[in-house]
Amino acid sequence: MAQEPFIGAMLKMTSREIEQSMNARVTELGLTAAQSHILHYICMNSGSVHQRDVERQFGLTHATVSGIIDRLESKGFIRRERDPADGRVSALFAAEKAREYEEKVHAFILESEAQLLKDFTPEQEAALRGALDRILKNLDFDLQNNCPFKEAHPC
Amino acid sequence: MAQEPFIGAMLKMTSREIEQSMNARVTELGLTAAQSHILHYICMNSGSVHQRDVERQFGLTHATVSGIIDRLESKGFIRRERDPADGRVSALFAAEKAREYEEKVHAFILESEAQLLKDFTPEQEAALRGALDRILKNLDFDLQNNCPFKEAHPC
DNA sequence: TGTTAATATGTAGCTTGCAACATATTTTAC
DNA sequence: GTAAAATATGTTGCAAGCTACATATTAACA
Repeated sequence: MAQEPFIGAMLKMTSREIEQSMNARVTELGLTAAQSHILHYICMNSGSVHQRDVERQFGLTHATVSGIIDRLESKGFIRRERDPADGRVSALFAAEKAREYEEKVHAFILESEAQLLKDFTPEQEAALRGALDRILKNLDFDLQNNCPFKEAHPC
Repeated sequence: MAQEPFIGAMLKMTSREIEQSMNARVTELGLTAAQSHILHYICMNSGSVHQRDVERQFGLTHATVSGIIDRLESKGFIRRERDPADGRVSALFAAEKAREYEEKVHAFILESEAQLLKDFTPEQEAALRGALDRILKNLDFDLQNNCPFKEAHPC
């Protein structure tokens, strides 16, 4: 019954397995994998980061980021603060609780990365990064080709 | 603000982009990416496939598969049929509608795979598959190490 | 200056995915 | 032959992700 899996399916399966193993680590902190990565990013840039930056860093839509930020805020890990100079944006700050947890969060992320790649040489890791970069570029290129305004401008 | 992304984050982002581009293709068929892949698998094995087989093929939990099968069934793409010889299982059948769509679904899947890998040599594709396999093995290995019964048996 | 476009964020409704519970059926073991 | 374990599936409630729509604010421009 098993069939040669497609690359798309393999990537998805691998991504989910990584997420699950990360979830198992950080659940003791009251966090999920996605929350941990975003919390770490906010800790590294506390006060000088907006939701839009999180969207760009992780390639997520603003709707998704909004939900995750909501949950991090309601659990007291971060807070939002409206910028008086630009009423559209809120700066994101790591709260005290986040600073307490940050060392563990960071350690879990590094531990997870090390586990995934434990038998990879630096060259093999670089090759994997390169392959993923190329796939992302291949998708963007064709998305541009599908742009409904492609006659007028290159998106 | 941009930082060197982790491999786990890159894999997740790539997987999501693939999903989105596939969704854009199959939405005209009234399907999602996940539904398309599972429907194709059922079409290839109509009548001789159970939900458990889908779980194994795609590495999904039974709860997830149950939901997707529900939606495929309610849209009339497939039907379930209880096995009189083993009351636990249902055989999955591709309905007429699925057979009509199968050619297009299959073409979209192949088109998506070709797009992702359009500038990959066969060796590079094989290297990527190998890297993903190794990551999956690395995760399983450590999951075994976390097995609560590891004293008694190797899971 | 005032209108339009761009930007940042919010919200609703959906699918996918999970863990944790459940039931029904079959297999194993004693 | 019955009790226990394994198996297949169902259900619930949640997080995360998306699209599509909405609002508020700032920037551009005529």
